[in-house]
Amino acid sequence: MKKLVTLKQISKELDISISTVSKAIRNHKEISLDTRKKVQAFAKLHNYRPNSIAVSLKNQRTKNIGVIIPEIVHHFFTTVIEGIEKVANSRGYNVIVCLSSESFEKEVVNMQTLVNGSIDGFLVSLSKGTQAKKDYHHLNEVMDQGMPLVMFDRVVDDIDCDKTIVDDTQAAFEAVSFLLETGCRKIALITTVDYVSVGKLRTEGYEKALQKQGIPIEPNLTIKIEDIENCEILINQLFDSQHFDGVFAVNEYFAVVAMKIAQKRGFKIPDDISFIGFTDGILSKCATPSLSSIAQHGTEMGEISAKMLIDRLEEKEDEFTHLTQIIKTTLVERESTKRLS
Amino acid sequence: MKKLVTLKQISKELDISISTVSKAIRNHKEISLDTRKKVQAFAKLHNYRPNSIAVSLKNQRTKNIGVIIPEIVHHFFTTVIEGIEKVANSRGYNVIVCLSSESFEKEVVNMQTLVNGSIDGFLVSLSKGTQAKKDYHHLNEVMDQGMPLVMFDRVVDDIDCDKTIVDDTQAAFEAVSFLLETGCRKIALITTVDYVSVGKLRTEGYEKALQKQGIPIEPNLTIKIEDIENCEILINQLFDSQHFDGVFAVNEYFAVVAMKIAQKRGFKIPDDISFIGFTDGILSKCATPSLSSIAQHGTEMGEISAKMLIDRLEEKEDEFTHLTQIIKTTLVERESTKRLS
DNA sequence: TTGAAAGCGCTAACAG
DNA sequence: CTGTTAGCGCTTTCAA
Repeated sequence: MKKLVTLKQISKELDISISTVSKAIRNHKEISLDTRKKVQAFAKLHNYRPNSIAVSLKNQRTKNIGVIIPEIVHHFFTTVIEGIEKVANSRGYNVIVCLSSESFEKEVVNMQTLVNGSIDGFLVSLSKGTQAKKDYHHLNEVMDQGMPLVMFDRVVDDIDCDKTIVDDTQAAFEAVSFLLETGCRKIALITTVDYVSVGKLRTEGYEKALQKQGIPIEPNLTIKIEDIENCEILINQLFDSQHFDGVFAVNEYFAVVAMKIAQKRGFKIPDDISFIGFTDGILSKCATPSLSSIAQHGTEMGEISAKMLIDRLEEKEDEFTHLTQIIKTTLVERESTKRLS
Repeated sequence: MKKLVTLKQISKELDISISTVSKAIRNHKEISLDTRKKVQAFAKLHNYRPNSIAVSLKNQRTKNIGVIIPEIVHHFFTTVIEGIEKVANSRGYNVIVCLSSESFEKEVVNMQTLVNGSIDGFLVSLSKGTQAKKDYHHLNEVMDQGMPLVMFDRVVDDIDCDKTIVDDTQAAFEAVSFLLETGCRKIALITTVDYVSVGKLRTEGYEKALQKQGIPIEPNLTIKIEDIENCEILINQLFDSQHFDGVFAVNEYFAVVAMKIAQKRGFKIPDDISFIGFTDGILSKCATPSLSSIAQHGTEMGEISAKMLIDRLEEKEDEFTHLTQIIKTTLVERESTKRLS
């Protein structure tokens, strides 16, 4: 068990001053080629690596970025992380992931423990708790301290920072319009409670699409789900009380659950009822029938968010203007919808 | 934009020595109650938080743990991370996640960049690349430096460290035995290439179960998949060339893909063919028919792994004995298998 | 009860 | 070309 070697030890061993060693290792040209060679050889032999904590303290930057997400067991967030990791690593940053578990309190605690020097900047997607409470003081504090913050997906207008989002309203509009084009006339909406930003926006898109075609919005065709656990119950109630020939759901899970219920009740998909979900993940591909779905391109969202953050950290961005990047969505057609003739 | 306040600033502001401030803030009883109150009030007012980098450098411990996983877009690994996060956070640790993307090189680089002071210990699950190469020098180096290492799920015998695994062989044995009990006689196996440790172990369990019932092992009933991308092709070939009444797959994705293909070919599940998968995730629940599956309890694996690591970091564990914790699996029966009468 | 000083490992300005 | 020194923010002797 040989502990990591330090500059001090090398310096003593070779009887060269510590600062000369430091420079020699980094191949500073003001050090003679002789000593450089000697020091580098010794360093390599003993497998010297600069202690990153010391470097962080010295440089006042850690090369770590903090990511706060509501849940990790969501395929969408997973793909976002994948994208973040990819660009962060390629630019020499590590990723510290914290889960808020949809709780306001956990989100605050997580951010507070990271803000004290552990990271150089934040990437955050708000918890439901925070969105319900509308309390953003923790975000403001972080910004006040001059720490860059990029919000993604679940963002909020009240905070002035860089953001990466999908045009949820537009995407929902297109999905519902597609259902209408394929002949659906009564389209049910399975969404979340209103305080979840993306749920609300997608609901708006749904309504716009209907309005555009002059189809009245029937409140009874909409269900707003709070807890994922009891979504089956609510969806069953919807089937009990209403008739419809199309379903638009704000995530793939709701859509797939609804499809299973529909099939159990003897409906043919897509002949009797068509389905479109949001978040194109494995579930959409593997469902039977496979689910037409709006791809949010999470990986891309992660990549862009990380790039925005790191650019700002490295001051490649103007200090005061904040951008909002909008990721294009794609409607992926599969078996759960009729084909446009 | 007010930067974080430091001890030095407080000390200057209050005209008290820096060390007194430090002690006062931590409520050291050797400081008079008066100054303690005063300092603490000032600290709270200015929202003082000790700089964690400085503390890390001083204490030679970071309260960070590094997690290296092959992929994050796998439901199983996601649940493991969830478990790790849960216990890490509750014990005051942050989690730094790195993805090896199944590549040996990335795994090595990731570990090297974290080992230099960023973290106190490692939690790793090997990449396919590493398992194929059988090169574990990076793991040994970490151990040599005295940095605790816990391996989970994809482990290897050659490294002497704490481990958390599932009894893959036994679990596969039970799954296949179950298929046999429900009347299957020709059971196909969809597995990975042999160098993936868990794939190999599950294959062994499959063979044992057949042997126990005196059923000959037919090599043609087994397919070993390397790239997930072309699994459909291989599975289709299997259906083309063989007849069977049961399928055991080493993950839920293979199982679900196989079910879809079977249904397309007109087979009834489970009447004509029964299916069991490994890794009980959303896919198993949402498939049509829902898939009987072996639950690996990833969250629990994450929790236990993190606990082992942190216990060792905090020296609650004997220095030299290494444990291997085995997580019990559960066979979750769903619609893809016949019921035992 | 308070404070000065050393030191964690490193970098960089400045002197020699 | 090399070395001395100071300092990043904090804790911890040890001395006053």
